Amino acid sequence: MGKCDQCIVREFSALKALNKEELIKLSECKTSYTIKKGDSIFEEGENVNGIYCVKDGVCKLSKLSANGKDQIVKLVKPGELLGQRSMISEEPTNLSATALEDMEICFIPKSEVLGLFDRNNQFSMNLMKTICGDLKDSDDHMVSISQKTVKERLAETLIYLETTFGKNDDGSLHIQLSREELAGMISTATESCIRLLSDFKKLGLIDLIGKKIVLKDIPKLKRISE
Amino acid sequence: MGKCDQCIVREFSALKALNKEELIKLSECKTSYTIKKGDSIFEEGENVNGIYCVKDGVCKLSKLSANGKDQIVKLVKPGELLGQRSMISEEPTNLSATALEDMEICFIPKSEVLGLFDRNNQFSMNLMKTICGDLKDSDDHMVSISQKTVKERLAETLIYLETTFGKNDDGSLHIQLSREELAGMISTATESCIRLLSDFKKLGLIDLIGKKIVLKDIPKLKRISE
DNA sequence: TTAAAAAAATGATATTTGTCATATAAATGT
DNA sequence: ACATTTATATGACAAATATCATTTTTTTAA
Repeated sequence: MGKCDQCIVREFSALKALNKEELIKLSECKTSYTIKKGDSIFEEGENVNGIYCVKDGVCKLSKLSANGKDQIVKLVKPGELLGQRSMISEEPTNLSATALEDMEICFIPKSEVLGLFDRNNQFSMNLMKTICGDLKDSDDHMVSISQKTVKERLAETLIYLETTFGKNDDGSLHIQLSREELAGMISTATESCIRLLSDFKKLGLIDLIGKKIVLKDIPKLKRISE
Repeated sequence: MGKCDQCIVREFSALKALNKEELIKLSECKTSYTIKKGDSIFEEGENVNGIYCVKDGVCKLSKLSANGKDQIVKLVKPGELLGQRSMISEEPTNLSATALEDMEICFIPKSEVLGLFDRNNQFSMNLMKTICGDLKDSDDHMVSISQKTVKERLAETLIYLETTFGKNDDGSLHIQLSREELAGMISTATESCIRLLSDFKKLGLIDLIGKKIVLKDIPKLKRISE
């Protein structure tokens, strides 16, 4: 069992406010999990009785709509927390969390988190700031969906993916999303997404190597995204 | 200057956790404002150095897009707080707040709110829950925009407006929104919104009396909204 | 009260995006 | 290595929605 005080990703989340003593206590009550690519961490409607800390790997937060489409609301990367919203609201989650890569995550039970709330104001404040950041992102995303065209959103999202998750040695986006998932991120039909990727390729903005995507002309993509 | 311990709407917000002593202190540092219909409380990009408590009247939180359309993200009613997101993040707001009716609001400076955070855990927890609720709403709204048709969203929004803000003696929606604002809520063009309202009228689902809207067949509207 | 301005309504049309069908390519399991 | 399944790609077309022009109604202010 890993020790929390030696975990580097801790520094990137609200948990950075914890002192040595709190970290030792945390190590004792947390549970570590390995999640395989494609596996679910929690599903829409479940109760989340604690928060997950992502140590390695990326997952998607998504919501299935009536017509069977999976809308991706957010991607969560190492250092970020998962499930705070539902835990704090004491409501079932409105979102499902699914691993996009093999992951290592730790689960911190609710009682421990609430204890930290009481005793460590900096931790509460950090967590509140994170949630406020999520709220801002969500509102901004909403406006982007309503006001931008699919083409603009695709360009925007491609840049976001490269900026946030980096690229492989061959220059392709490091994060592996199927066309369907990419479509779910930009809120469009899979075919529309594929078609626009083909258009971007014809325009020399990107390259498509198998299912990999290479951004070739970021300035132009930026201009398209507005 | 009104006294906070006698203010009823307090009970509907995170402020319900405050004790008598804290309320007296709050009365001393808060500022009350009267805002006329159409006036702005704060604008996108401004720094909000405290939170506003809405005592009377409704306002919209909206974001102006590049093409000049005003996307309404949320309506805020008496008892709700305003500006927490920006104050906590210590970032300029991403949204503008504009009165839809004459309003009475109180401003509580940041220093006071932060003090309460330190000393009153129940208050922090309440506020955190509110923000988590906003985040859930925002995510749900996002999925609704991506997955539902304009017609479905219009039906949904009309029901929301009647449920949340009630109706006048003549049965019309109490909240006064221009067609443009209603379009901004459901993320569509003003003309599309007007056209669908006409369709709904022809189908006997609603009545249009001047610019007033009367819901006539809520079950059918609900079915349309899915 | 009336002219001017703003908002609502409607028609005609263009654009965007989605759907369905089908082809091709890639991944998977035996 | 091969057949089977799954993902990606593309064409043809349909549906949803936006845009622009114009008319009607309502509001505002001189």
